[in-house]
Amino acid sequence: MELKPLDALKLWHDVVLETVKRDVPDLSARQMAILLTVYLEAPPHTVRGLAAKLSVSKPAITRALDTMGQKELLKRKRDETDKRNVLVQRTVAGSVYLSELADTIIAKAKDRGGDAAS
Amino acid sequence: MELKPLDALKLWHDVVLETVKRDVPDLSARQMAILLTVYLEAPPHTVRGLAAKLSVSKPAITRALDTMGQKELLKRKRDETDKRNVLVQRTVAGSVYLSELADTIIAKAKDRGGDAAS
DNA sequence: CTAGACTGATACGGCTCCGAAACGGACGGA
DNA sequence: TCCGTCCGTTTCGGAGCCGTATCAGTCTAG
Repeated sequence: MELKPLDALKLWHDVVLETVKRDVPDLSARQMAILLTVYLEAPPHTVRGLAAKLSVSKPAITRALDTMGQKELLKRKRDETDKRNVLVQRTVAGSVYLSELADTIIAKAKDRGGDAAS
Repeated sequence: MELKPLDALKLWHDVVLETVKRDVPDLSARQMAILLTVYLEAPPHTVRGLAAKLSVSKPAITRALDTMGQKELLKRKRDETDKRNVLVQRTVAGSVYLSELADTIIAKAKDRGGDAAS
């Protein structure tokens, strides 16, 4: 995947601008990082594990799960083998959300590839 | 520029995770959008123009300029031909910041291009 | 010169998120 | 069984950002 600095920034610019304008997402960078990690990396995902991976405190993860849980982008599930753990799991809404994000990225990347008409 | 949905999300994941972990940036999505717009689009950039482009209120832009001005990522300059306007201009620190961001994106994209493990 | 339009900046009240510390429940060795 | 350890959650006080409404400075037509 070839990518020059200017193209990389333009791509980032287009996608960020799109998400800011739509205002729909409401997701902070941390929340986005959590969502992407849960959907792209291999389970299981625990609060402690996510906190370590993102280098943030545990309460930050708990609160993010609360927020994103309300939006049904993720869901919690008790680990039955060790009831101290909480496993973070995927949802349909979360898949849809990320699918749309992927579409946006691809669309902007395609513009980039053809010609950079601002 | 070819890009499949999973690759797009993995790239996004890698870069977002990197910026969250470094914790250095402190830039919200809006601030990032402003920074990228100023550096990638043709001047002049005014508060009002940026507010319209991002679909946010003027005070939001003013505050973002305060914050990013302290970090010297951007600077303000009075428009001498019309002293009501404030022109947003680039700085060395801002160029460095975005240059590093571009490097991160490119590096992650290169990993992606080779082989998507997991 | 003056009244109105226009600029960016500020005051205000509200909302979200933050990390450290304390908490209750669950595990596991002694 | 009992106690130390680990887990996720909650509490607490604080910091950052938000939009509406308002402000002070600048321009411009009459």
